[in-house]
Amino acid sequence: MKLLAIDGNSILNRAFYGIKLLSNKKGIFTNAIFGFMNIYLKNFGEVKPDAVAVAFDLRSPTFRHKAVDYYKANRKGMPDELAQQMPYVKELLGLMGITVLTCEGYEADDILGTLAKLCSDRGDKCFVLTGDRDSLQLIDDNVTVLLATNKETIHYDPQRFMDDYGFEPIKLIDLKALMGDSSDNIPGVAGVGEKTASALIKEYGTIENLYESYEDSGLTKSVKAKLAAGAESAKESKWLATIVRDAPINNDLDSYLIGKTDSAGVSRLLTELEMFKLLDKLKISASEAETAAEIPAAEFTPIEITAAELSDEAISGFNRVSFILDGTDLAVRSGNTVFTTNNAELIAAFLNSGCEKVTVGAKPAYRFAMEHGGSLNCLRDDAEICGYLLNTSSTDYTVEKMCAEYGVHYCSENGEFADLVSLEGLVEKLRAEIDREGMTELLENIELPLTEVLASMEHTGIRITQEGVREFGTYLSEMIEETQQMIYDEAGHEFNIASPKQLGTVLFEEMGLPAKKKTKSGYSTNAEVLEELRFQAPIVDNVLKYRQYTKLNSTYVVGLLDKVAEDGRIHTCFRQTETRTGRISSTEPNMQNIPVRTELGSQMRKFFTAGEGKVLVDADYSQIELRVMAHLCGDKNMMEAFNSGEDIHTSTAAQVFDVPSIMVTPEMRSAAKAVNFGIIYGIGAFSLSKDIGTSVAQAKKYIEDYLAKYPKVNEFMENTVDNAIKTGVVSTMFGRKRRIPELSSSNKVLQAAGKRIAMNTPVQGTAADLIKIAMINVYRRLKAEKLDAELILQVHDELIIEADVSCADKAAEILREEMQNVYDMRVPLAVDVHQGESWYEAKG
DNA sequence: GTGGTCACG
DNA sequence: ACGTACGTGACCACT
Repeated sequence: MKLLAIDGNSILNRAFYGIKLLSNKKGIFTNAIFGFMNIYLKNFGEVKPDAVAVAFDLRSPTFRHKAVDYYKANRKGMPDELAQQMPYVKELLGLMGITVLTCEGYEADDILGTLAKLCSDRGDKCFVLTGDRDSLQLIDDNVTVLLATNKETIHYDPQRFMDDYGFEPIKLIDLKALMGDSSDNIPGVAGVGEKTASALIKEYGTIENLYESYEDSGLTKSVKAKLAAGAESAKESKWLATIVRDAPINNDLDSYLIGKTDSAGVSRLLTELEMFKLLDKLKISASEAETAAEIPAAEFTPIEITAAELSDEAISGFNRVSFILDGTDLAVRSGNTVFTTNNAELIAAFLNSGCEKVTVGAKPAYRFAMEHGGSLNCLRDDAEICGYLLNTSSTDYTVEKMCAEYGVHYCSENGEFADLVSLEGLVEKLRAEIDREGMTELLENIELPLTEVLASMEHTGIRITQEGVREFGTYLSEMIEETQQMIYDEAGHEFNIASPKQLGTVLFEEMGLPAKKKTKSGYSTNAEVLEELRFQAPIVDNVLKYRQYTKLNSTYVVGLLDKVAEDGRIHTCFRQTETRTGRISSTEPNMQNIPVRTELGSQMRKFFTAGEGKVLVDADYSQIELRVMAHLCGDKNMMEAFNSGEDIHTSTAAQVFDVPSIMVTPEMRSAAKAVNFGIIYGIGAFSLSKDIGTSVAQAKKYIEDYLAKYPKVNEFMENTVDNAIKTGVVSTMFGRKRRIPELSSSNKVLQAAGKRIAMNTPVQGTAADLIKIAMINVYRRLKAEKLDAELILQVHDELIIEADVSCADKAAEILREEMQNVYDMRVPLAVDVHQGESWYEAKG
């Protein structure tokens, strides 16, 4: 038989430090569990063992409620976040029919040693999975060690060990006896390190042998002296380094054969941990948890569904239905009948009909309806949007996943209609949660109506003049060619400039420029670093130019041309359930990061144009986030600054530097501007100093002075953070919520990040709420007043309308009114509006 | 798939 | 001793 023996502590440690901290929505950390299972499954698949045993140190926490006590009472090395995860791993292994072993007075590797010996003695194969090189001493003809490193798992058999170390595995003990190991408190022989120790072992084999004959050998005096002085320590160390092989554990190997998996239990646990990928890997469906474990069989009656073809008569009989539109396939559930069709006209008729509708992910349905000249009417609910409001951090909002997450039965027994049949129950549950969280208005008045607006914007799209873009691309290609040649000349050879690795070698090794910063994988070559070096060598400037040209060419010229539709327009996808803060995002292509900050980049915007006889009307909020901050905290000075209509950064500078506004220099204004940004992001002196190029001390003073002048800002931040720490959640003015698990981390860096998130999200999120409301109102007014004008883009604080010239002024007026008056705030919301043939012009 | 870089608010 | 402002998405190199 084959036994897989695992050092649970060691693998869990590797997993924990190898994967960034993850947590479920209850704040339970899961990264180590996840990593452990991945390593386990991978090796299980390779070894295909008959039996598995996972050994833990006895002092690892076994029960969930003890995890915290364990951390407080015991060893310092293990962070709380890891200790908390131990019980889950043990529970999971148990449910999978795998033996978890501990032994009073013995450590995990002693248990492994014992298991290895049991196998070896019987002639059975043992695979020891660990991250700890000490266990390599266990290797023999029957025992292979699978050493998990950060990159890969190395299979160590006697041959491989010999190749790497140059002596037999068992002598690893002697090696450690000489060189010691500080992490295991093994002293070794003072002054003998890895090199000397290794050479001695290769020559003498064991320390016994060494101590018998070293005095007459050809070793140097100093080594002899060290060995003499460390003789006792060496013997003691050898004993310490030896892994026990006779721990009192169950020596019946058959008892470690893999048992039966409790699928329902595994499913329930992994669902609680929100580890759905793992669930997939284990080939257990998320629904098994509910059917088998939580819902008693008697209470659950399967829904018998009758299938039918959709027809006009059927549609006219509908009252309230749920539906799913998947591409051009529609399925509608009314009562216990599921109507299907892929007839476009019928689908359009259904979407247009007056019955109340519920779905998951309504935007494509709106798009479909609009493409057929109609609309989606009477949409009452969207499970995806509900799921997003309840947890903005989730990665996807599928019916199956949400059913598992919210404890709703997922009707997998209904086969291909499982999503549809489960939908109503799910929505009911999600609605109840949303109500409980006070987000009903946010859902009904903002998010649900917004979907139609976004669909319409996508549907209309924005015109792009392809000839212009191509011309620009030709120009860029020439510049790239030219710049590239200059770089090659300066470097003395050709290389891939786009490879940070190769570029780093050229700049910092071949050309000897001073490296400022390092990244995980080498030298940092980002713009900030290069900017500092640009006067030291002309190549640096050329690299910066090369980067600018290639970025523009590949992302914008090539990238955008690739996305032009047959109508000569770009139809981006606005994503409504993507960001943690409530903002919208844009993909394929991203229309929210079209260049504007540099002269060359902003040329791109000249190619986004209004159609024939039309103009673009662009309106953006000025400093909306600072204004939101002023409103939220109610600071008198800050409100006064906005109410006076003066430039806010100048006004801030005047306050902080305590001079009249007319005395504010451009430098002072720019420092004040940086502090204003910092305030919104959750200020830190270090980053501010970097941003404005002062000392950290000076930056700290700016912040202090700022907060002294705007005391309510300070108060608001403190209260927000305190509250967030207590509840684990922050909210926007309109009740949008974001959980912040980082706050319960014991890692200070993460905790600090959590605090900044807590300070920033209410501000960024409220600004997002406001512009969403404005979008809905603008959309409705354009419709109601029958203007030949459409909203086409949103860029966080900016809205763009394409309007017929005949009504452009009216559209501009609507934009201004609806944006300015979106909500009654304690400070005015200022809006800049411009018109132009292109986005470049309309931006003003 | 991940990390580095850079485009935007 | 370490890392260092909030929120995104796309492209490239490299594993």
